[in-house]
Amino acid sequence: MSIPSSRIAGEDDIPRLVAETRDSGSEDGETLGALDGIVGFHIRLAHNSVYRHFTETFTDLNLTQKQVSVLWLIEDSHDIAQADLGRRLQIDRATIMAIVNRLQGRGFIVRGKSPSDGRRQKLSITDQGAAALAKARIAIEEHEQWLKSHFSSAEVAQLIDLLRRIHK
Amino acid sequence: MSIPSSRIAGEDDIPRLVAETRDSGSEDGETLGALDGIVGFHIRLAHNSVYRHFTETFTDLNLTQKQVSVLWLIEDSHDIAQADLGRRLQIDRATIMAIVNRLQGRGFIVRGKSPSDGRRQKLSITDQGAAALAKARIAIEEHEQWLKSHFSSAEVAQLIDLLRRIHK
DNA sequence: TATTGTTATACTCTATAACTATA
DNA sequence: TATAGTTATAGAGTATAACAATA
Repeated sequence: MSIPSSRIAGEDDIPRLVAETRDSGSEDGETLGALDGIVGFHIRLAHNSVYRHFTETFTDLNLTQKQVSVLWLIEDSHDIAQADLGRRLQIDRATIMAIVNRLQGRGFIVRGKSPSDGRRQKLSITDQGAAALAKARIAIEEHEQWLKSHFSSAEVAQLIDLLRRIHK
Repeated sequence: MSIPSSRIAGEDDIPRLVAETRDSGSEDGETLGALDGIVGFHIRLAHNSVYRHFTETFTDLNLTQKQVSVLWLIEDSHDIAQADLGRRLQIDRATIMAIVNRLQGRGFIVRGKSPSDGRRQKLSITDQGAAALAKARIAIEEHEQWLKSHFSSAEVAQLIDLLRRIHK
């Protein structure tokens, strides 16, 4: 049920991919051609890099980006319902269900009936979940530091502004 | 083996998610709190929006982002090997294998032995694959149009520049 | 009728590990 | 030793469809 830590982020894999793109003397000219002008392509590559670095950073904690986001939001706004999580994080109901199930299975959150609306369930974080989130926030800080190291603070602000226009 | 078109991109799902974030009168304040300041969070959300729009646009073609990228690169540089694809697109060897298998299974590409290096395989696109790619390019154009509609042309250039720094 | 949670199902992507063949 | 391709395995995310309970 939990994520085996041995399967995540082999340290030799990512460096290898990057290094060989640079200095391997093979017949690979590393050209991307017209693909290089596609915005969506760069978003996908950037997301992929961030995903990999995140996974490396979170090897010990065994938490994914989504799981941390969900945990984070549940702590921030107690008794939030699954449907609310889905809307804020733009995740499908069934997907949220799977994520919440995993977090509940690890004892990080608990479900409870909402007294006012029988359909809804109030989600709340456990002590164990809060402890995991506290560690996660530290790891996120480190991860963000790496991410922001590519930019000036003005550029960080602008990048967020540009990205927000896409998903807002 | 092929992708059932009925399972991709229900037209009512994405609009619902977006619409309800805006005007639903529920107790959901749609606040993201401190999460809103995390760069990685915005990259994930933006990527997700792009992914969904791409999937909608490509419902009929039944091609994913990765599959189009691979097809594109194979046509651009004939006889490219799987390992080269992986390096340029920053995709794991095993993952490339799966993608190439799917494309081959649909008759879009063929594998051939490299005469100079017995380990490598030269991948080439078939007529059927070229036809699919031609349609895909048109769909990509439409998709990019949507994506770029959020920005001025100067902003598009800057966004690409910023993203490239992350994945380069 | 609409919303919420739920389960079943299925597919893509990602990655690890181990193997074979070739260089 | 290193690289390329391959297979097996496994888990996360994504989404559709259908259902029950509630509003």
